[in-house]
Amino acid sequence: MANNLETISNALIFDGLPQQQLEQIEAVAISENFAKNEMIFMEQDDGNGFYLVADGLVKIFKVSPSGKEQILHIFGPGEPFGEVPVFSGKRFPANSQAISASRLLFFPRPAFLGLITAHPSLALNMLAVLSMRLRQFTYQIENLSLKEVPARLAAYLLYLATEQEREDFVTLNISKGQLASLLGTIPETLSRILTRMNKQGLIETQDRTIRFLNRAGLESLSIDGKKNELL
Amino acid sequence: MANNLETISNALIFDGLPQQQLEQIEAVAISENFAKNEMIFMEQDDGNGFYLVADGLVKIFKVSPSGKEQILHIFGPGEPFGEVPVFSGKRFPANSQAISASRLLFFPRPAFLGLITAHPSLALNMLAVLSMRLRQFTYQIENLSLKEVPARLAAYLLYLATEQEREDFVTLNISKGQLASLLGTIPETLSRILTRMNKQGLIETQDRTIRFLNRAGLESLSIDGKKNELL
DNA sequence: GAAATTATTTGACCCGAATCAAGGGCACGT
DNA sequence: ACGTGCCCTTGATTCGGGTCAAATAATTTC
Repeated sequence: MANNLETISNALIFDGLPQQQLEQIEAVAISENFAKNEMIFMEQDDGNGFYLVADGLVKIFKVSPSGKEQILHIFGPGEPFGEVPVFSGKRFPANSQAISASRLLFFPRPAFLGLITAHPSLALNMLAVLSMRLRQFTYQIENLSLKEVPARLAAYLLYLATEQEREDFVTLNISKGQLASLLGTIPETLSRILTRMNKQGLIETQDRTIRFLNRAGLESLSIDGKKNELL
Repeated sequence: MANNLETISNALIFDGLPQQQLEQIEAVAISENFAKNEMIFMEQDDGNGFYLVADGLVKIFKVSPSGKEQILHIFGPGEPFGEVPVFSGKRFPANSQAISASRLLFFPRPAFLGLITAHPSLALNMLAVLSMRLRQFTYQIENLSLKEVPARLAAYLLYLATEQEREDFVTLNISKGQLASLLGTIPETLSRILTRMNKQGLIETQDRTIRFLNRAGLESLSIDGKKNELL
């Protein structure tokens, strides 16, 4: 568990800033602890600052009136979240909850706006963060609207492999139920599809470890939802 | 049709900047014309700058291998687009095409980055623009994942009414087919749902004008997809 | 203004995925 | 060790909405 200055120094959003600025940033950060399943903020709350994950895992999500959940992001150590209200002046557009016990650094809006005005490269870093997030949403919308669940799952597994720098297997860091919610489906459907992909010889599942038995097959599935070969 | 300086002055993204900066901005802007249906950029193109709509209408969209289209945004005069690659350093995550004959102002990346570094309030404006867009994507994902097509349509009509500052009717500025693509469905389905909503007494359609006959019904439909009353 | 596109509507049908309902496996607390 | 939950899986069924096909209406083009 890193201290605040280390956490800040390692975060991409503060990348490239001189030591002195990092210390100024640390000076305005407030450490907060959240228990597993504790809400961090709710949709429509006022956002008077943003967070940086120091330890743990948090999710950003929406819920339908009938109770179905759609996860928008899962953030781990080094990742900032909750910035939208800081710059848009509007309220939080989604909910946030700790998936595991977490420690967060909170940056109050006024102090952070001061830093950003004084340091152009901090503004550029923040612009880069928001741009990357827009990119990601673009892919998420594409997945939800243009791909079926098996294709979304395959794409996610391949993405995870890149993330984890592994060739032939990945380890989920969230439950299957949460994965279903991230993929825009429900646990029953995800379970069925995992079973089917096992039978098809695409993967081999063992708890949270998923081994790739046919990477090319996964890739073609993730792109055009091909359901040719086998079934 | 406004000249470049007027267009820039009226754009929200340059709001609050002093006259002198606006002129500096105008100096780097390049005017470009696009015919109806002409592509502006394609997914995976390098983005060496961003655009501001001077006149016309453009769409940002994704296409599936099977040809289904999902519109992410429709931008009109005064709205910037294509900024993501400028700050993320990655390629365009989606395609852009002129819906009608359009005139755009193009801002080359290096010149714009220079301006933004020199003028913190320009950076803050851009952060606000990207944040608003993230907010909007949040709603779009919610709609796609948690609402059915009728609820999405109702929500869109009510949004349009706000946009157009009207109480009881709206005028579509795009074709029904494009609207279907914006809502994440296909023309056949949209047509059927419009017919059904007419029969239910919710709306009255006449070409591109849609009159609200039961606003409360539309609101409840947009929120929880209620299909109680009538059918 | 007539032909040729392109947009919209309607019908019949099909399929992916959600819902409803159980059952099994594991972890955790007492 | 024994319950009590929670997570995951499996089966039966339903349903929203996409696909395919065709007719009609609205535009555009020469």
